[in-house]
Amino acid sequence: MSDSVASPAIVEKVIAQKVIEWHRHHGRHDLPWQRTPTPYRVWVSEIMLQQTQVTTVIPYFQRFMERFPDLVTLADAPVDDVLHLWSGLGYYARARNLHSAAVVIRDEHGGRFPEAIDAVEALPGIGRSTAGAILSLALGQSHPILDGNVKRVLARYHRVDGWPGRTAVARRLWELAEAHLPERDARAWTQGMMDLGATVCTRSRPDCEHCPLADGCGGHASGEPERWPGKKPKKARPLRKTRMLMPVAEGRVLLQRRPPAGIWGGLWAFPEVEDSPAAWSRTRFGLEPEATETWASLRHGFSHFELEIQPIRLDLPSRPETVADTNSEWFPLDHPPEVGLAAPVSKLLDQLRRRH
DNA sequence: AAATCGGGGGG
DNA sequence: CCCCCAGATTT
Repeated sequence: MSDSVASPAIVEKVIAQKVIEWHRHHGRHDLPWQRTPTPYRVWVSEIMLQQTQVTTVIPYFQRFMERFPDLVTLADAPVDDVLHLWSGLGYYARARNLHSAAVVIRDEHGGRFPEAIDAVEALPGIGRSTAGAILSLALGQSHPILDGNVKRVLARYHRVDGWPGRTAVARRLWELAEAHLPERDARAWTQGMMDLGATVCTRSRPDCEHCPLADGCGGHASGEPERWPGKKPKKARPLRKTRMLMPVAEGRVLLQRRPPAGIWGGLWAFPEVEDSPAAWSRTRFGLEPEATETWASLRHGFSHFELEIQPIRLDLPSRPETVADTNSEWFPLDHPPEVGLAAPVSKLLDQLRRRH
């Protein structure tokens, strides 16, 4: 953070003027929701645009408007119809919120989209930024917005350090969004900032040569505009530990099919055990193990956690019947079984084969 | 494979 | 306050 919000208002106005002027010449003006920008149409487009880019949204938006031309039609429709037209867009909770907000507007606002920012923000699925976008784009009211594009422009221009997901950083960006907000031309300002972030001040390789704000932009001056906004700190993944038993008998190894959902769903893996290998063997087979051998542990990374696997080889004197358990099977050790195997399981099978 | 997007919900 | 999530696209 190098600038101060307290800089003279006149400076902020200059920036707004530049963006508004840029928007006249380089912004988008003919998107379907821009031609008749009612609050209802702008609302639907904004929700769709939160998750999908413009070219994909257009056909969805048009089908949506044909089926639900106005707010009350949407409110009266079964939510399943709404979800049907949403299918392919993902984030179905947003479609549900859209529908339930339409019901609220029908029942509590007489079917007219509310025009007070507080009332708009109170609707399900609409937060401060979306409320500001709807009222400025549809009605020309001056409200700040702070979507991903605007965050990027402001964070770079003012070199606002830190990840915008942090409350303090978001608060600072909102302050800046308020400070830059012009009293007039709210539509051009809002649309211009979004377009600037989407087409010029892009996440990677921003086109500063064609940016109306390059002069005065702290990020551009630094030569490394991509340093802002700060990235989400990637949290160290928690370490989970498990013990895998590798039961071996008569040249075969026992694998179990994992449940269909969850980690390694439907793949084959070694049994994971809590109690001692010998106790497991006695409970499961009524057999005393011939030998157990604890191997060096190995790690496997998942998106949400890291798994430390403690492999334990368990030799049995003979191969027990695996009665009434179609989810476990003794596979010959001399070649890899032709079933889906979790990566660390294949690795362990290779080692087992080599050391057999 | 990882980062991203705005709002909602829970700790 | 912070963390996590939904899901598909982009890098």
